[in-house]
Amino acid sequence: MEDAEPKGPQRRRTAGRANVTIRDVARHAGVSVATVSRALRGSDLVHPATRERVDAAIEELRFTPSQLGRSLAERRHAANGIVFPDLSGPFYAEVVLGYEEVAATLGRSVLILSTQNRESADEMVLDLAGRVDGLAVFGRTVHDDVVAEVVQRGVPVVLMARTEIAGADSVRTENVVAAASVVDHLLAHGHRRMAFLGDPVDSTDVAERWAGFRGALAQAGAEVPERTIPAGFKEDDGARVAAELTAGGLPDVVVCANDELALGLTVALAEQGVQVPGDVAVTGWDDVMAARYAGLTTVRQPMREMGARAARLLDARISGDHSEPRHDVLTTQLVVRRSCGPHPKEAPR
Amino acid sequence: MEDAEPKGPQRRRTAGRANVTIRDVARHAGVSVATVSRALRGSDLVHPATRERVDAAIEELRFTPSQLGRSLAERRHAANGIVFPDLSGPFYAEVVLGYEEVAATLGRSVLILSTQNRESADEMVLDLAGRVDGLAVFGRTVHDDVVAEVVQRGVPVVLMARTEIAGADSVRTENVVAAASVVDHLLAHGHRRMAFLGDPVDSTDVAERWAGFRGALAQAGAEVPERTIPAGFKEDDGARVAAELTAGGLPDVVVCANDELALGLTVALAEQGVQVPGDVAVTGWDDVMAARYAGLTTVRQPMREMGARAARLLDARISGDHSEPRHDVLTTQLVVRRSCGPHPKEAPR
DNA sequence: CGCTCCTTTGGTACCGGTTACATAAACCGG
DNA sequence: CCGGTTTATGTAACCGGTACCAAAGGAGCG
Repeated sequence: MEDAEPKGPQRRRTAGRANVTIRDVARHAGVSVATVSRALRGSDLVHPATRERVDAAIEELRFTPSQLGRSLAERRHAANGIVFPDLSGPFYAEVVLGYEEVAATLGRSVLILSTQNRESADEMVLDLAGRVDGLAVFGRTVHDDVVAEVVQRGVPVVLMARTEIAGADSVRTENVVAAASVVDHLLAHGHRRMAFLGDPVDSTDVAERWAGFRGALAQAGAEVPERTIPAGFKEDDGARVAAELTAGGLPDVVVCANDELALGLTVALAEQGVQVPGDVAVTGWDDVMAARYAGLTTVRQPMREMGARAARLLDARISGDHSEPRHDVLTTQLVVRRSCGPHPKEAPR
Repeated sequence: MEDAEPKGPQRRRTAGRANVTIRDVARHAGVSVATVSRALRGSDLVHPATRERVDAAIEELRFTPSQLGRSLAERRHAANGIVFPDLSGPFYAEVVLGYEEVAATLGRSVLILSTQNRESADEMVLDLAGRVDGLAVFGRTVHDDVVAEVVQRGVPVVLMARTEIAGADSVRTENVVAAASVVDHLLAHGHRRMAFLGDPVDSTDVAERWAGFRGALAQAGAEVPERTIPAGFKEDDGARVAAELTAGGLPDVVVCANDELALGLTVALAEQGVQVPGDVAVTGWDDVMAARYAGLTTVRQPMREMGARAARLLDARISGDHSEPRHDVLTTQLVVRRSCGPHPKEAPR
């Protein structure tokens, strides 16, 4: 009832349309803010008749509760973050999608951060960590100490495709066995001299693929290359090494760290008159959409599932699960297409 | 100084590690919260010596300001949202990336929401609107009245690839002229009987492409199909109509509403022994990565730029720009590859 | 030496919700 | 008709910052 002209300091501000708050609703409905709040949250401690009055007031004033006020009071953001290098490849998009899907189901919004080698990535991740209840971090985005700092602040973290860090869950896909199965398949084709394209230093995944690659070759008694052909993850990176490859004498196969590399390489080779798989076989990794159309032999990873798994792990932590960190490993699958050569059955060894 | 034991109700809460607040820092540094706040925000009204003490306290207590408290006081989220149907195609991923890139540069986080025909999409969008300072909404995600509601609440909205709504900016790509240029190119190939694959009801973009398609055919005096062959936007949708097409007598060309449709169709046709472009030509739209490897003639859209543009428009509105809504149209570009047949020069008309 | 003016700092009322605790009203068996 | 519950509501203290206003201390000046 009291319309006591508020006389405190700090009145207007954004001059814009006044926001209707829970107190306005309370006044309008002739009840206290506590009752409005209870009605809002569906507490059963509100008399039906009162609830009706409150609902009417809410309707009439077109009131929408402020997420900020609510979050501050509840001390939770109801939001998760995810950090990835970029979204230009199809790879991360799938992971993000799986993550978003599960997070949304659990009632959490998703904040994304693409680091795309911004120099300020570290600070941006720390900032993001302050806006969420949990954070998923992809490999090769930020330094370990940044992740450690986030963990230290008490924000649950799940790592994806990245070496483990104390106190954080992780989700990875299997690489060593998969790489070995690629090599075995290529050996069955009769291929012997194999090169590996990619930089193991850049990523845990690549390092493991490289290790599996070497291991399988060694086990088969085949020639094991000393080192990889260094390259990034983009089509351009693949194209760039084509000349070097042809000049240095072609191997039988080039096993690439991902599909984009493989595809870029294949096109660049073709421009130099080198045919795939005729003159050299090529394999990729990820099984992106373009790989299907380019007939690229590759390894399929359950990317969507990886994102979904990460979201669920985070949810558990946020909900108070204090058990030992989990480290999930998802299985991968060899996908044979024509880029590794005609099928052994059809071609004499 | 006064350590007055706080005796109010409501003490502990999440029992977890206590959060250090600005008041702790103030006490520790022997100054007031106002001074700490000023030091935090880099105000020049703080004596260097004082600032040093404050910084030391912050360091010592490992204090991190709460984004929530700050946002509530500043009445801004420092975050933008973006709503899209899904992220599985390469299309939206690019747009989101462009959006995120600009938003991050402007100091805003990005909240994503993928509606993927969830029945609760409307509420989710309204919820999202309460967590951001501005919202970008893609076509075919939520109903017009939901968007209107968001606008009405005072949250700036920019629409992407969607018909205009009062009070909201929009960014689209050019469709009519581009569709006409596709048709003209196909006519130059000697193709006459053309079909259009896609559902104009689903999307403004498709409707415009269909209109441009018909217009160009009519203008050339060629046969204008009565209706489109309805289809969604996925490879499956394209594959599904292959049988129907071959059964009904093949046209010279199938112009598809997007690349995924075109690619799915092409593969399904091949399985039925129908060759592209030998037996029928096919064109797509978007120029996704796979289109390059499949040799698909298509229309390239500046997807990244669309996202970036949307982020900038929003920033202007959030910063208080109250001018008339803007409606940007980005130009597109025909990309000719082999799926529309041998080049006219090489093939007699 | 007294008096402005300027630089720093402190006190405190917000931002918009939630909820512990107190209180009042309604219900109940004896 | 009364003490004891149970149910419904109000009061006010938080959540963790920001910024307005006032005031204290120093410098500069006549």
